[in-house]
Amino acid sequence: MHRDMIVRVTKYDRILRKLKSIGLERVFANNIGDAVGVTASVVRKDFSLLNIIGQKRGGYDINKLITSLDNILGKDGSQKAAIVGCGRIGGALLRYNGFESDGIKIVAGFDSNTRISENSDSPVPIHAIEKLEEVIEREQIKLAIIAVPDQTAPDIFTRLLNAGVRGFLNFTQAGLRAPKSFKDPGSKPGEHIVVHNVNIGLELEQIVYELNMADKQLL
Amino acid sequence: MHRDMIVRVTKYDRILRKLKSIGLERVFANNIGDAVGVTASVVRKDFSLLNIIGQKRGGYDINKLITSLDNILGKDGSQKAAIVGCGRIGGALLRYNGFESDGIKIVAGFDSNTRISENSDSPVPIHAIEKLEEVIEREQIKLAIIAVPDQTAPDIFTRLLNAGVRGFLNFTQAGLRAPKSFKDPGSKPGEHIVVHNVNIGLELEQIVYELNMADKQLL
DNA sequence: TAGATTGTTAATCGATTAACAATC
DNA sequence: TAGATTGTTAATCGATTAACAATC
Repeated sequence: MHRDMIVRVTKYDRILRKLKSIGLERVFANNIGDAVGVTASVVRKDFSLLNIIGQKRGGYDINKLITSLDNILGKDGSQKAAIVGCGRIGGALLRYNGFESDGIKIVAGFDSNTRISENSDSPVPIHAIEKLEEVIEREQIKLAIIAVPDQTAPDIFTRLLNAGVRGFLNFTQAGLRAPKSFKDPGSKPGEHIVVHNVNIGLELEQIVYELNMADKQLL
Repeated sequence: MHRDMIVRVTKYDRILRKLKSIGLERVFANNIGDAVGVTASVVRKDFSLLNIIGQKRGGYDINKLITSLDNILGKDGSQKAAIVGCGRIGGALLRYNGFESDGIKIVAGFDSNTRISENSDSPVPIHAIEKLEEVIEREQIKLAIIAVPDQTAPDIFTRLLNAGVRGFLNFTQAGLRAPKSFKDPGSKPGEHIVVHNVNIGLELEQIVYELNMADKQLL
């Protein structure tokens, strides 16, 4: 399954839950496509590839569909995550409670500033950065949000990898590239590393450029 | 020029500035490709399409290259931006001063909570939400970051559009779709709307699913 | 000159779209 | 039955890659 398809399937899943909450019991490929911003062809093609079958005239049973998609994505229970760097951005995410509904539970924060780690109104414990490995290993955390200063990001990335973290959401400008094949004592063969980057400055720049291109009629 | 290409060109531009700051004077297609994560073929193809020429053996003059790319992207001076919703995320972005180097200047915040708008340590004024149109129009702001609660996002989006904003960075879960052809009294034909979405919950979910797929050897 | 790198072309690859037979 | 929607195939489109002549 290609990465783009995972993105789409995740969106299908989210949309279907919303439609269900509104009361729909069955949906058509066109409904899903409209809501996600793709054509009905893409939806049917994806489902075909995933061996999901509907009814030739009645569309798809929304409950069965959600179950199938959850199953395909491997959605089960909730994933523990840590936030490293609890400054402005990290701190904001730490206090945001909307991830639970996405199956993500923030269980720990880390910060090198004792003023932040010792004295705070945080809903989850913020540990000193020295405790990184200890807590990550004890809690078996596989997912981390990196919101430290750019210069320290590569070091934190390596430490997290060595402690067993496998998925990263990187808010720094540092280019953290997933090593092609990461080897450590505890890693099974085939275990992969996934890094997603959120670069707000880059997004803003791109919006400006896209508008510039549009004005020049070049887009 | 396709959207993917704008993304790459923006990255080339950023990387080249970094390489220049290190002291490089000329770069090869391979250098740029490595830094951005694409092949040298893609870099040369892009440059070819953009009519950027190098020296057959000496690579590209880094200064000329940056000038050309800036020119193509329409980079000039700095763009004014507003942040609507100055809660945790919006407030964090308002106080982040790293956008200036990307050519983005946050000049105004808006919040419906008077405790936030009236009494704050913000480096830029935070206006009451009622002042939205007035300030946006007076300051001629074309770029906005939306960080309000999900339910109010569609209304804010429409108000911003009507006030003349053309580029949006949306942090809410609301699906703000750019109207195919937006018409208002002041809009010239061909004027486009650009919306980028930052959905942190979706990113985290996707990281988990990509890891699940990798474990199943399906990715 | 020999070696290195560009600029461009053609080949490959994969994703999207369109169309329609199957069928409820 | 007539109408609607799926599931799948083949056609189209565009992006990436590979290769190599041009040339500094």
